[in-house]
Amino acid sequence: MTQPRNDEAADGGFAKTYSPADIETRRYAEWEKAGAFACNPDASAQPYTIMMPPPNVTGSLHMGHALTFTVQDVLIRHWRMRGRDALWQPGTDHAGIATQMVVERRLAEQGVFLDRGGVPPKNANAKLIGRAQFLEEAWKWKAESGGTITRQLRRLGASPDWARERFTMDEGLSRAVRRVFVDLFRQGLIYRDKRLVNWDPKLQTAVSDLEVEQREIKGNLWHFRYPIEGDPSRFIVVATTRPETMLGDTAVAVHPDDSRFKELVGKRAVLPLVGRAIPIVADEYSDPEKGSGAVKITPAHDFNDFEVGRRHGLAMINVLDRDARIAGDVPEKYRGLDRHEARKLVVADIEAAGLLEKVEAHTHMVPHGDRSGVALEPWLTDQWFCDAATLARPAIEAVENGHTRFVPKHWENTYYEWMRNIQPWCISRQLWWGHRIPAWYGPDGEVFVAHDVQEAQSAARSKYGRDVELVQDNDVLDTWFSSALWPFSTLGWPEPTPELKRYYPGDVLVTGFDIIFFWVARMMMMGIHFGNPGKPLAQRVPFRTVYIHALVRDERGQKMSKSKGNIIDPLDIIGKYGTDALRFTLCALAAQGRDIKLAPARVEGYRNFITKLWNAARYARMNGAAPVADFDPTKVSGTVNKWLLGELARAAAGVTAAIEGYRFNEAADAIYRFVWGTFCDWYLEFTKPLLQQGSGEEKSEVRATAAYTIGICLKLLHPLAPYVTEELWEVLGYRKGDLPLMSESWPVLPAEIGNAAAEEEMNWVVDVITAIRALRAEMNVPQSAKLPLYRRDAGTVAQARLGRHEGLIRTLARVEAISAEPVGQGTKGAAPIAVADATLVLPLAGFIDTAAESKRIEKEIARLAGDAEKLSRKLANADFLAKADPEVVEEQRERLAETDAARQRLSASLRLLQGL
RNA sequence: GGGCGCUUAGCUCAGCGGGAGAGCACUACCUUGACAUGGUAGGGGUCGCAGGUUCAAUCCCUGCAGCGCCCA
Repeated sequence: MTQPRNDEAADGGFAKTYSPADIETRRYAEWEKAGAFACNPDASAQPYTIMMPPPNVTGSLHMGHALTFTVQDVLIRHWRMRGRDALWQPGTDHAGIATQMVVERRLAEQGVFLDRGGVPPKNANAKLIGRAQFLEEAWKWKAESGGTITRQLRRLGASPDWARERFTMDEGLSRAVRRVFVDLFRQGLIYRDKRLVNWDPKLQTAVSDLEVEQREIKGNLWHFRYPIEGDPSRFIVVATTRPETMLGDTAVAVHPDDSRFKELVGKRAVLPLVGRAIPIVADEYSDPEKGSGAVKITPAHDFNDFEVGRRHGLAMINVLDRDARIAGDVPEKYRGLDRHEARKLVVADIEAAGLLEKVEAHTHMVPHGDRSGVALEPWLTDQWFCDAATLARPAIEAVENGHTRFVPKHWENTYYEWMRNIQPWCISRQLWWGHRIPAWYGPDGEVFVAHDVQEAQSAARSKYGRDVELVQDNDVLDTWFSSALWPFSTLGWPEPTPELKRYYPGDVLVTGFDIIFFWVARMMMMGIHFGNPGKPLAQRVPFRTVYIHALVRDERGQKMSKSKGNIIDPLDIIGKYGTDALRFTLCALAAQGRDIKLAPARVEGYRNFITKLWNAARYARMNGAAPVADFDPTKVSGTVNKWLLGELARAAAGVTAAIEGYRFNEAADAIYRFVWGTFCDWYLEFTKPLLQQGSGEEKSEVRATAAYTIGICLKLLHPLAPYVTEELWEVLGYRKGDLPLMSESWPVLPAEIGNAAAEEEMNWVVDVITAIRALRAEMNVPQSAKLPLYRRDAGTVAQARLGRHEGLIRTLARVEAISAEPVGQGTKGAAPIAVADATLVLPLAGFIDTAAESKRIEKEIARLAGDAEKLSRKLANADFLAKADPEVVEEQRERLAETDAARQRLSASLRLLQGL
């Protein structure tokens, strides 16, 4: 299996730095070829399921994807290693609007346009095509370009079960869509209705409330005088931001308590330019503080006005067509003008008629289509609606009862808020790309909803008593309608497949808070209704946990966007620093409840960590560390080894608990600290003297311990940084047969590992070395100068420790020998260091500046005195002694004793130094 | 206007009822046989403000201020 690589013997077959580019493609291909990502429906293991929220088929990988898929991959790799039968279900959704836009644009470049009614193309040579031909083009595009995002997911190292990849318009998933539509229709939960919808005049379709973006627009507030019927000398002044819609006004509303208009209520106004008499009604919707206090009511073109119209039984006059041009029952001169031209003309005509009271500059929110970017029109059309409120009820209950829980928990509020105020869901779209609505109309307009045309025809036959020609509804369903079925449609529903039985409900859904409404809410509704009929609610929910992660922003906290030009492309980052560095960075920054501010410098920092690991492994191998098959970490005898293994066990437990709790930053932090801060900074340094001068047994125990530790670290780090760990796993000889690291089991360390005494001892050694180094640095002792180290009034514990670790203290602190302080000499120019149970003395005559050194010691004494005072005060407090935990009291006592002892030793040393 | 969150070192952020932490940046020294994508040491914080609870508050509670996001 091992392939020849750079074989400079001096560095053990390792390059000095890890080169991700060389390794990632090869490793990924190996995994995929080995079938390592596949779930195993026949296994006896407990399943672990993540339904990948399918990315948009037109999409390409952005930083948000990188985060969400990294998190999912960390979870799936972790639980796979924990022995669960892991299914990460991948796929893409057909993205109705986005795909239609992409394909339309491509066709338009060749002068081809869709024949969908509306404004004909200006280009005289334009070729018009119909639905069938368009769909052919769209599928062609999908075949060519629809795989971009899944290819990019592979670069990210994602390990979903690719063999089970699905697309929302696959035959099976389409069958599920038709089945759900028919069932809900028959249950009365889907119906056809004429209501106001958000109409996108550019895309020529209705869009959902969630696809509406409110943008602040600088406009005007026009004040128009509407004459009072029968008294042309009197006017009521209305203020509007949308003059052109006045052609469809059917009332003027004033607030019922507004005394200015009291006696006008019940009278009628004459609509200028049109001549229609419209009632003046009292309605609390009108805000006396805003504009003129009177507001024109256009029920067919405004959501609020629609409600007012409903309350007062007003007519709804539609004055716009599908292109947002003026149409219908309006004066001839305005007909056919687009809404912007119409606005200018209406204002001009009102002014000419002397009815323009005033114009004020006014900034307000205008709804725009998030895809098309144009202002949307509330427009009255026939659409299909889903009774979301009914479906939401059990979905709310499922979260209230804890069958599905949110992490972090506070997102439940957002979910409730949305679900409890949910509006009828407009599910029809006036597009060609998508699931065509399975409804057929008879000659009299009677609708037959059926799984297919044959079924519709047979229903029609029983109604009409003969065969009639049926016409299928032209609309398609909202993409989210099919995405909502993803947790079960991908498993073969409505067939009772073994997969459905085994993998539904899923364990966790991972997504960003911005799509709680899109994904979570809709999957919950549909999952509960269809996913596991007849079972208790706890088994009908599509997933048991919803993990909501942060948004990735730029380093200044701005949302990344093309227009701001602040996009950090994950593929660029991967190219520069490697996939592992990017993944590790995203995990390290993924603290719950906070957005991620990403800067390339952060990635660079964590790339350095990957390099550090690489070099530690390289060094270990150069020193003969190799995995020992029967190594028992509870049986080591060396104190350093005991200490290291104890720290390792702690790190392993930390990483495990962090991933279980979705605290990915803590997992990253725990492994980072251990590898760099403990293993590299201390253990590898501690053991250098042992490897050079130790006994054969000492050497082999160090080698075995190091190899064992690296092996555990590779496993712990694998979910976060899969490539470098997989590479090292094989190169260092951990691999058994053909089994890749990703298929290995998660490390569980024996409870007896490590040792409190070893820990205390090594921490003491660390203190000694650090103190000597600090003193040397402060006194500007050259690196090359080797000094003796004397012990003064050392207790037996300290003496024993110094004896055991003399070699490594000498190496790491650069001292040449450790001995008792010679009597009667060296007091002058000798710098004392207080550690537990001893004063150590560094003879710095020649380097030392007595005044400076006195100052240093005095400063240290003062610091200790401050600490001691605080502790004494606390311990003198009767309430503290009576009420605090006895362990806490004891701990404070010990600290005070240590502090006092150190202070006394330093004071004594200071007197010696000053020759007192 | 309603809701949620945030405010800790120059920056980005952990932490959390009992000794203020990390990474980056900064300063000084160091190419010592793993690693300069490195090592060693160092400077730097009234933990937003004001009250309260408590033996003890950066941490819990209340109010205020500022910032951000979502919804209207």
